[in-house]
Amino acid sequence: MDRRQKKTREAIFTAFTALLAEKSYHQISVQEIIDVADIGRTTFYAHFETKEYLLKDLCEELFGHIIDTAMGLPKGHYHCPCGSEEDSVFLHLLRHLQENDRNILELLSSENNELFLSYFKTNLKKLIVSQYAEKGLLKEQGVPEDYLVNHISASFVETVSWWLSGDRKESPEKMTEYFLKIMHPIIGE
Amino acid sequence: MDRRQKKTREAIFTAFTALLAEKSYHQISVQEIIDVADIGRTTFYAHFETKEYLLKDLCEELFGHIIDTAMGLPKGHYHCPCGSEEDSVFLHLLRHLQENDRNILELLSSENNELFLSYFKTNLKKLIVSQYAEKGLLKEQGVPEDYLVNHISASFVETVSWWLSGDRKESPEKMTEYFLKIMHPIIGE
DNA sequence: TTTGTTACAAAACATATTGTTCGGTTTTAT
DNA sequence: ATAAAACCGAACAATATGTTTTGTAACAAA
Repeated sequence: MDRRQKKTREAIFTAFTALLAEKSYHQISVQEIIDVADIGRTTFYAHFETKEYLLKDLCEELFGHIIDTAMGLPKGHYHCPCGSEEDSVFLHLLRHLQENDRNILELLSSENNELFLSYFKTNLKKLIVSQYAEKGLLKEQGVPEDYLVNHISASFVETVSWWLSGDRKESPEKMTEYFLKIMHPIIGE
Repeated sequence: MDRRQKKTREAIFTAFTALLAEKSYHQISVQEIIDVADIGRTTFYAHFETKEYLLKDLCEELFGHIIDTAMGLPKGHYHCPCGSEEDSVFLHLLRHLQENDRNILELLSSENNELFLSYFKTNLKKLIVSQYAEKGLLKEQGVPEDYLVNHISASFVETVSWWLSGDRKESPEKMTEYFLKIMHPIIGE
């Protein structure tokens, strides 16, 4: 791809992320993004149809990356979702989040968190399906499987949200313990 | 209160609700609300500072009413959150929702559901605190109490959301059964 | 029924944002 | 070197917001 395109796209993402860290999504105008990114108006619209598409692309990049990483973990991490904290995919996710690539934590705790958390949840579902549902671990629990997938994903997202709203005072290990506790006996043995 | 005020306020609420049923919150302009409600521009702004305050007021009316009703249930309904479905406050909530006062179900399943579900959750937390936390039922489970309150509220809201997205094929009784099952052993002995 | 108050209507207003268009320049790849 | 591309900047119409002004109608209380 053209070097210029990459640079421009990156500049827009960076500007957008910076703005999101300080104000709500709906308070950000395209003009502001343009100003911060220091690009021409025409250029912005050449890259993104609207502000919403920009958000969508950003979220896909952010959460897609995190989930994909988790999907490709070494066997030990996901073949045995047995409740032991060290091997849990969830612990891995929390640690990955804590590294805070591209200020993802700032976004998740900003005013806009609902927006990002919902993207997070969407991507997380895929992971849950591949790690649990497709292995038949969610069958015969007396409730529909997709209801469970939704429940697990939503609960983990809520856990992350709770963690962030308390300024991450707890360690990822502690949070994993909490999460596995409330998920028991759905997940684990 | 002045008859005119009440009528105008009602007209705005009705127009807003109707618009919300067919398009996303952010796609609705103040002008549209004004047109549908058939009132003057000045009048709208005399009643609501912005479109967001209108949303807030509407949600408080809707969910405040539902939660308040549940809080004031006869003793049997909340003194024994023991897992039996018939007496569960959750069953009551689902039944109340099903009555669909003021098209609340349309709102909760519309494109904007996230918006409304988050208001729902906020109000629901109060109920959970009064029915469970304040009775010491959430202590000594090995996780922080407010984490549990959040978890229960969020899970119920997700349950409602799942129920609605599947066009309410299941009965409120069935949904209560599902919910209590995934909440076990947190709620119920 | 009169009177003072309050709510409403209509139109105009400044301001801001959006998404597009047009001419012209720089960068890139071949 | 050259053609294609990505870029810039300025201007544009269209739309939305929230305010102001001037006047009318409905109200509640005496």
